[in-house]
Amino acid sequence: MTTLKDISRKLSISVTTVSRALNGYSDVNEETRKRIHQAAVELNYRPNQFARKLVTGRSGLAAMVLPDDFGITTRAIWFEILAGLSVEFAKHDIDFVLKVSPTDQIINTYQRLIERNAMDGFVVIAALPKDERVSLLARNDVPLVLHGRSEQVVECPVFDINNYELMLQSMQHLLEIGHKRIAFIGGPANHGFMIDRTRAYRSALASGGIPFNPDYIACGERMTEELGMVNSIRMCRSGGEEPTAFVCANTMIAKGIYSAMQVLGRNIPEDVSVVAHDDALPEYRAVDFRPALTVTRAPLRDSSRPLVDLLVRRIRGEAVESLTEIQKAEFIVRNSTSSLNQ
Amino acid sequence: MTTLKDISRKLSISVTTVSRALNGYSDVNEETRKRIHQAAVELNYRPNQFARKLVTGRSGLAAMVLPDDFGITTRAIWFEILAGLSVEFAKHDIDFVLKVSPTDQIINTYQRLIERNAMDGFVVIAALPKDERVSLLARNDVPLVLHGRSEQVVECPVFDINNYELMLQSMQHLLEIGHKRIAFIGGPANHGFMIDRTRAYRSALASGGIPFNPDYIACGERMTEELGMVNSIRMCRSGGEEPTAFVCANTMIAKGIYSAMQVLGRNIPEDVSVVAHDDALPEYRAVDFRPALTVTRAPLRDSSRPLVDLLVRRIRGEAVESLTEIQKAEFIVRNSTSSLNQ
DNA sequence: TTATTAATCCGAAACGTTTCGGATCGCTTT
DNA sequence: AAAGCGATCCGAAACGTTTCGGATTAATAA
Repeated sequence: MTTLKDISRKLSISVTTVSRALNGYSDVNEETRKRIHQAAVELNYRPNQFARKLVTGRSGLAAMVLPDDFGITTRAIWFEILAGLSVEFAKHDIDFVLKVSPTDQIINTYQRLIERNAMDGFVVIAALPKDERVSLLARNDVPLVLHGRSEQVVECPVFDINNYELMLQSMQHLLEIGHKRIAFIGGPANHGFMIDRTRAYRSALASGGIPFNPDYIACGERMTEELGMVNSIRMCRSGGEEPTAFVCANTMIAKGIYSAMQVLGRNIPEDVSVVAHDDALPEYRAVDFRPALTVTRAPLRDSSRPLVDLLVRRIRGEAVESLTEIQKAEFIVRNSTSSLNQ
Repeated sequence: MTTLKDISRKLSISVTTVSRALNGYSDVNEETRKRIHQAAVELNYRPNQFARKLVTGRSGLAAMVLPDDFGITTRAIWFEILAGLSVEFAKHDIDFVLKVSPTDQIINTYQRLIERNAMDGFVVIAALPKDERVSLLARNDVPLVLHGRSEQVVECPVFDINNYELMLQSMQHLLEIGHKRIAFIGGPANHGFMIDRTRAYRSALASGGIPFNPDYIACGERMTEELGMVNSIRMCRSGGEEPTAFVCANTMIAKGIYSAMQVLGRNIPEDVSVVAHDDALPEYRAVDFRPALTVTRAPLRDSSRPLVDLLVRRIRGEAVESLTEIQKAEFIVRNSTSSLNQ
C-alpha cells in the first residue's frame, strides 16, 4: 500500500502539499501538481478511506435497510433496485451496503447503524405518510433520500414519480372511451403512492360525475399476480354490476387480472379494459402481454440515478430545498383498452 | 459520539486500560473492568470502526461482486443469496457491500477493490474451473470464500453441495424404475457444478450399461423455464427415440418441461418422468408442482451461514485446510417420477 | 526604498483506536 | 535483604489522512 508519505518522500515534497495537490486545492503550482499526479499513478496510490474518514467524517459508505419478508414487493424487484443503486453509487466512489433485517427490527437496525456512525447516508424506499425511519434518521441528522413522498415535513431530499398525475391520465383515458364502472386494484393503502393514486382515482371519478363505489377498490399488502387474480374475480362475481375496466398499480396485478378474465371467459379488451402502471421490469414486459398492455410507464431502473444523485448532493451539504425530483410517467396506449360496444 | 477518551476521563483511567478492558485483555482487574463496561453503556460508547481499521487493518466490510446481466440465474435468486449473506454477516458485525459491475468489467472491479484495500473479504459464487476472480484474490492474499468447487489448487475456503452425489441419486432412482433414455438439461457446461453433475450423469449411465447419447444432454447459459421448454421439445421432436425421463439442474427448468409436455400432450409421470435439483426458492415450490416434483433438495438459504462462517474464520486467520464444507442434498421422491409401463 | 500582496509551500496537530514496552507495587522465594 | 514474580496499569507511538496557521519568495504598489 502506497501512502501519501511515499509520494512525499519520492518527490521531496511535503505530505501536506501532496494531499492538497491530489485534492485539487488551488494553492499548489501546476507544475508540481503534475509531478505529484504522475508519481501517484506510478506508485498506484489509493487513498486510505479509513484514515480519511477519521478526519473528514465521511466514510464513502451508503446503506439501504430491507425487511426480510420483502415488504410490498418481490425479490426480483428489490434486486432491480439494489443493482441500480450499486452501480450509481459506484460512480461516486461510494460503496453500497445492504442490510436485511427482520421486519419488526427495522427501526432497531437503523438505530444501531446511526449509533455506529459509519454510513454517509441512507436510501429509504416506499415512504409511509408518517415514516418512523425517516423521522429517526432526520432527527439524528443523518442524510437520507426518500423514494416516495412522505407527509411529514422533514428536511430530506425526495424522489418520486407523479403518482397523482399518472393515475389521472389512466382514468381520463378510460372515461374518454366511455367506461363508468372502473375498478382500482393496488397496494397497501397506507403508502404514499397509494394515497396519491387513490386521491386521483376519486377525483377523476368525481370530475366524470361518477359516484365512488367502495366495492371497486381493492388494496393488498403485496402487489402480486395473486392479488390481481382474486380481487378481479371477486369483483366480477359479487352479484352487483361488474367493472368494465381495471386500473392496476403494477403489471403483476394486471397479469393476474389477465388470468382471471381468461378463467371467467371474458375477453380483453372487448369485455373489460385493463390499464396498469409499469415499472418496466424485464420479467413483466407490458408489450409482451396478449393483448399488449396499456400503461403509464416509469422504469424503476431510471430511479437509481436521481436517488443517488440527490443523496450525494445532500451529503455534500447542498440545501435540501433544491433536492426534490418528480419524474413524469409516460402514457402508452396499447391493445388492452377499448371503448365499450354495448 | 463518545470515545475512549471520554470514558477514560470520566473514570480517571488511562485510555489504554479502557481499550484493553473493552477488548477483553487479561491484564485488567475485574473490578475496574466492571466499572469501565458500565461507563461504556452509560455513555453509549460505540468504537469507531475507522480508527480501528487504521491500526488493525480490519474494516468490518465484506463484499460480493455481481455481473449486471445476472449471469446464470435470475434476479430473484440473486436476491435470495444477498439477503441471506447480509443477515449472516450482520451476526458477525460485518457490513455487507454489494457491487454490481458490467459483466466484462468484473475483474477490473475486483482489481480496484483490492487496491483500495477496504474489504476484509469476498464471497465468490458460481465457481468456474479456472476462476480468474479466485486467482486474482488469492494472489493478492485477500480472504475469500468460494461457492462451488474450483479445479485450481487455491488456498481458499470452499462451500459446496455434493453435486456428484445428488446427480447420482437422481439417476439411480430413474434407472431403478426402469428408465433407459434419460435426458439431462442443465446450465453452463463450464461451471463447476455442471462438470460434477455431468460426470455423475455419465458414470450412472455407464454403471447401468447404457451408452451415452449426446442428443440427450443440453446446456444453456441461463437455467430458465425457457431453457427447459425449448430443449425438451427439441429432444422429443428430434425424430429419434424420445427420452422417457428428464433430469433438470433446477426447478425452473422443470417448470419449462412441464409446460412443454402439456403442449406436446404428454403426461407426467405416465409418459415422462421428471427429476430436478431444488434450491428451495419460495417462487418455485416443488411440492406445488402438479404433479409434485421429485427432487434432490438443498436450500440456497442454507448456504449463507456456512459461507459467512467460513469466510469469517479465514479472516480470523484459521488454517485454510480446515475450511471446507460440503452439504448433502436430500432426495425426495414425489409424483413426477414413475416406472415405465410399456 | 519599504510595505503589500499573491503564489507556493510546509510543520504540526488532530481524528480514535491499538499496541509496544515498560512502570509500579505488594508478595513470595532464595 | 535481595531478587523474582504476578497482577495491574499506563505513556507514547503508530496507523494515513486532512487542515490550521503560518513561512518563504518574488512581484507589485506606495
